[in-house]
Amino acid sequence: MKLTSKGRYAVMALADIAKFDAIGPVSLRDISLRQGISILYLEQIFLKLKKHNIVNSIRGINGGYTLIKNPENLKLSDIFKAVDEKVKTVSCNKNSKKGCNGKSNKCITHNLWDELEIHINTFFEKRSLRDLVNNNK
Amino acid sequence: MKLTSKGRYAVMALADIAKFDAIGPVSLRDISLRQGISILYLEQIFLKLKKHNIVNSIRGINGGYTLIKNPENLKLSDIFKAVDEKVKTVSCNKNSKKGCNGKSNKCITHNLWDELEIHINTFFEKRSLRDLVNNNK
DNA sequence: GAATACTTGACTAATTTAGTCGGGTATATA
DNA sequence: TATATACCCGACTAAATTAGTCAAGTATTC
Repeated sequence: MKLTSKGRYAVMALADIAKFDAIGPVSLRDISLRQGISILYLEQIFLKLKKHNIVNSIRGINGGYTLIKNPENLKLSDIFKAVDEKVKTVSCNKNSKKGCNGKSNKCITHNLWDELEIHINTFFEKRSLRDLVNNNK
Repeated sequence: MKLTSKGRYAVMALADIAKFDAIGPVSLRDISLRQGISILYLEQIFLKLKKHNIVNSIRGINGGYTLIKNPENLKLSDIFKAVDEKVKTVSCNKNSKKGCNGKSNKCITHNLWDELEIHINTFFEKRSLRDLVNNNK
């Protein structure tokens, strides 16, 4: 079981913005320098964050990104959802005849994975970006 | 984030044994047939389960595997541990100068990942193999 | 002694992930 | 209005991981 860095980076970058956006939009260049994340990779991540209405972008010379919600209303689960970070319940194949097909012939672990997924989601839903930033001050 | 099938297979196979070992040791061949898992892959998994004292093996013509503990004392966390299924807190590199080095310069997500790991482990520690088998009867 | 079933390490193919590249477009400011 | 900055976007690549196979055993029972 593994957590990908895409989700981690997204959280780090947004926390960075939360810290510094009093002055104005925060550029990926700055985030990259402060957090040590490749700027090209950040671009990819922010594309998704923008599509999911987590950040606004401002183009041009003093441009950058700003948070749409304020940090206490931004749940970590929203962030992970935006960058496709999710628990995969792995290969309960709908068309297979033996093993679990996700319907009547439920494999014994099927419910377990479902429960775990809920368990983890709850964890991230209880935490906002503000919680994170505060914890690390 | 992803759960591998190795862990899932291990749980399925052990649950299968729990169901059928009243008669005697359960062979991988039988598990393979009932659960639809490749027998060669099962061999790999059971090597690890044996090394971690979760199953006993009996060779020869009526051989197979038996559980060492009874199902109510076998925690799912033990099973996952045995087959190397674990939450990875990803790349907080001890020697990197920028970003998180796991020591003083903790990245903002570091604690979060630690907490999540504990959260998930707790989930699996609260569940025994018996719980699983019962739920699906 | 033959069949069955566990033992073990090495190998391979497929998938996923992390990260890069190239070529854009928009905008502020000098 | 030129230009530098910074966002936009799709395609690509390399590395790592995972799922699963192969080959060549050894032990045990009937």
